[in-house]
Amino acid sequence: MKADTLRGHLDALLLAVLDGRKLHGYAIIEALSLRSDGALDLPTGTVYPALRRLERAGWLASEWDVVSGRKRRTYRLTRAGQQALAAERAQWREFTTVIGGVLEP
Amino acid sequence: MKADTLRGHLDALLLAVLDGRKLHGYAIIEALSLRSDGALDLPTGTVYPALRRLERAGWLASEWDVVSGRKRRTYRLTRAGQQALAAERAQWREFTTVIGGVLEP
DNA sequence: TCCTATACGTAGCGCGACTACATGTAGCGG
DNA sequence: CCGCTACATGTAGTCGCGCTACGTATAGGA
Repeated sequence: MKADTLRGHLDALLLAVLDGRKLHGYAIIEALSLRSDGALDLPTGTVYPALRRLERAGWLASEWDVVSGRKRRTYRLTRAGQQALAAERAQWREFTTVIGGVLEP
Repeated sequence: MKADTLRGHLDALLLAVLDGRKLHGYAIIEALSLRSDGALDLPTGTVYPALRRLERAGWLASEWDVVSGRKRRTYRLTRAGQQALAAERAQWREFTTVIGGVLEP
């Protein structure tokens, strides 16, 4: 997929993939690739800073855990994150309606 | 609508609104606003440079005409522009499928 | 006469995803 | 046991592009 089309929708993707489960950064990248049939292959330089940004915003919470000698920072949605996800989903629907309405009337 | 979500889709909008008709810049802005029920209100500083960029890319052609003392630069799709529009529409469908698939599985 | 709508355009900013790099462990094949 | 790959996290700097904020100018109505 063309780079940069994601712009403005990355937060929604990250929140959505964490809906109902806890995942660490690397697993988030894999989960997004899986859910999109390989269409989404986000670089770590995109995902990790975004996760920290979402945590600073209060939408995610993280904790360290160690699995077989490897440290992982596991993220989960906060309650505010749940609400943010709902808002992002609503905005996504509006966005597709508006643009789609122009592109294929 | 949140600013910047448009990023990467502006070209598609401009090509789509010129599909099958000739319009000048100001009319393009109005047409987009109309087709989106007012959701799209693009500033001239966004549209005019984009039109020139699309013309440089060979997707649009323009000519000056004067209507009641006002000069207008009227744009129309080139054949390459038609093909580009088809490609943009295909990419839009793929984009919505991918992101939508992640957001609401 | 002044204000609004029409009409085109440029300069510069800022945001956010990207590229490229840095660091380190676990496990496997040879 | 050595090197390679997968796993895992992170930072620094770049760059494209839509936006803000201007500047210019005419037509027409209040």
